[in-house]
Amino acid sequence: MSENVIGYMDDQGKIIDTQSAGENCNAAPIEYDNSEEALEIIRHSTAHLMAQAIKELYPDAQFFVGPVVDEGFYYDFRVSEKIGEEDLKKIEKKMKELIKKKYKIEKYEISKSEALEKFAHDDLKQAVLKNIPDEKVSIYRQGDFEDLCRGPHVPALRFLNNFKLTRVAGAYLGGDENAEMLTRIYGVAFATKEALKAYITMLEEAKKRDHRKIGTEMELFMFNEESGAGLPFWMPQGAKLRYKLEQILHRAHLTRGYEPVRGPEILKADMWRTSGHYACYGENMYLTEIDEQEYGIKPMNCIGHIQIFKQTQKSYRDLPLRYYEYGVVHRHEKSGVLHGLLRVREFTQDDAHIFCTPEQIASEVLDVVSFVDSVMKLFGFEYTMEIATKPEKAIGDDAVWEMATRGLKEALEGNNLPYTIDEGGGAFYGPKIDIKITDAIGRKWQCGTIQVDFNLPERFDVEYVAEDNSRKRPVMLHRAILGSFERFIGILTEHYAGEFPFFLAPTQVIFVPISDSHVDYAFALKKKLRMEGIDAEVYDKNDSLNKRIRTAEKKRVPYVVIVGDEEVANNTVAIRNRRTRQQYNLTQDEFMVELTKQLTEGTI
RNA sequence: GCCCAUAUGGCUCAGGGGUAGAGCACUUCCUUGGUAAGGAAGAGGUCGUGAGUUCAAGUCUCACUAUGGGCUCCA
Repeated sequence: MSENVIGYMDDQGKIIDTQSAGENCNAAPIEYDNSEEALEIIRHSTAHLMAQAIKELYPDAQFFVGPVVDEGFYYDFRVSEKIGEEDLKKIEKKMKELIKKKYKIEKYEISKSEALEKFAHDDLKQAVLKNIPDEKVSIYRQGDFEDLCRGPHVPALRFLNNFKLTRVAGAYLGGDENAEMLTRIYGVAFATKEALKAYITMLEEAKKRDHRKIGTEMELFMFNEESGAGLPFWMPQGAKLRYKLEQILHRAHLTRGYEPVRGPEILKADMWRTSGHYACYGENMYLTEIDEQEYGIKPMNCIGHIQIFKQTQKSYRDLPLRYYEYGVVHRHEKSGVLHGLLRVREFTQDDAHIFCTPEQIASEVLDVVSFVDSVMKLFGFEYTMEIATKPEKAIGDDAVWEMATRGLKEALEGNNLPYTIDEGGGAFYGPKIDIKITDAIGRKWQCGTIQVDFNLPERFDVEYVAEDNSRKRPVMLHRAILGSFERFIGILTEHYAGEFPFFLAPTQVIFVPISDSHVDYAFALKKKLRMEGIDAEVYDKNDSLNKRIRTAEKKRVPYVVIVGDEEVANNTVAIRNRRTRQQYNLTQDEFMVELTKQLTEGTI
């Protein structure tokens, strides 16, 4: 057996550790490196090493489970002492001490009943054992530390040199909200020091891109303790950015045959009773009383659109009818889930409801999917689609759910669009396709969504007149492309690290006049750009030229334009293009052409 | 909502039982400079809020609020 082999992979892709493999293993060896298989073994063993260290530092610790996850590993355990971020260093230090003892990691098997007896005084291990169907269970031992575990593990602690404990968290026992909360410590481990270092660098990069940090720096948005949690304020720079995004999307909706509408912010509670929101979503709604009548602030925009549809009699000739609204909604999210712009209590959805016949569902869904695709392409986002099926808390017949879910699957399959299934993840009124995009730190966020709804048309008795003059029930599709402006702008900010493309940038051009005599020229140019709908500023503060160029650059404005004697004399501009990091000179006319071209790049 | 942590001028942060510091930003003045920090002066905080301990509290304790990392839940 080679010194560097830490396990084997069998034909089925199952990892077998050296402890289980025996002397003459024919399976493919797994070398000690940063491959996916090797990291799985290394991380699992590092989790055990961490547990051993915790046990030495906190002798009363009891351990639950310590699996490998995408980003590393964690271990859940119970201790009487409080453990904070400060304590991670202490635990890391103890782990390193343990490595120096050169323990081998040994495995032995006992029967389940023996195990139940062995861990008789450990209710967490009893809980783990209860979930294991096998009659035999394995125990891994390193030094005097033993843990119930199915493996795989590295042969000895000497393979565990490059790790870092990243955070302490609380986690519910078994993921159950009503269960006890255990302490969880997350960590990462790699085969090489370089890989660990690269990972730490990546985390730091991600931190620099954090939209909350950039949002403060660029003065895009703010929160205010006195006003309440999860309620964002848009500062001028952020509002300009948001307005541009709204305009781009507004044009895109019009060209795709959507009609703008707008419903009220609060509606009588009876409306929400009819819709089912009161029963199914009530705990997330803000309710209020006006003139002894109960009202609910809207958490969704569907009801308003339905009322507008019903206002006039509709014909089959009107379908599909697509209503869209930048709908402001309020949802009482739990305080602990709020997160910058990505999870707030008031947000604006780019919401639309398409009223159509069942036969039109497939083509409408496809239209939306293609709309989504062009928006994602505009910003260069990777995304995945997921079909979410009937949840526990739901309204409507199973047969109807079945039909709607099949409709979504057929629309995607018929066009070879890949998707995954989220079992039980649907809205209470219908199944949906969720569009998830990946942010700079690799987190996935649900943004766009397409939902089929047979229930609300029924509940609100929505009808149209069919060809044969009979009354028929339309289907409703709920859909959003961005999801919400708040979340999408948060993700965009991290995606671009604040260096928004020209057509979105809050300030697009900043003029830096070299001295007082060039200020008029700069203001004349600014006015010219403003006439073309371009946000331009003049930076004529009493600071040195270098200082002003530096400050302008740091504002992440796409074009910093210097104007001095030469430019005034020749009607030119000296450009610093922050996106391409180039410097060049253009005539005013050439400059206008370049800017106009960049503006139109935001058309979809 | 739950677990842990944090909360000092606009921003980033230092201080740590005896009545607040730095850098940037801001204001005024000098400087009018050709591509990432010219110089000088000045204003601004009672240390998230409320209780408690103490002769004395940003500094210790508790509660609340907000924020951060997770869990559970979601656009």
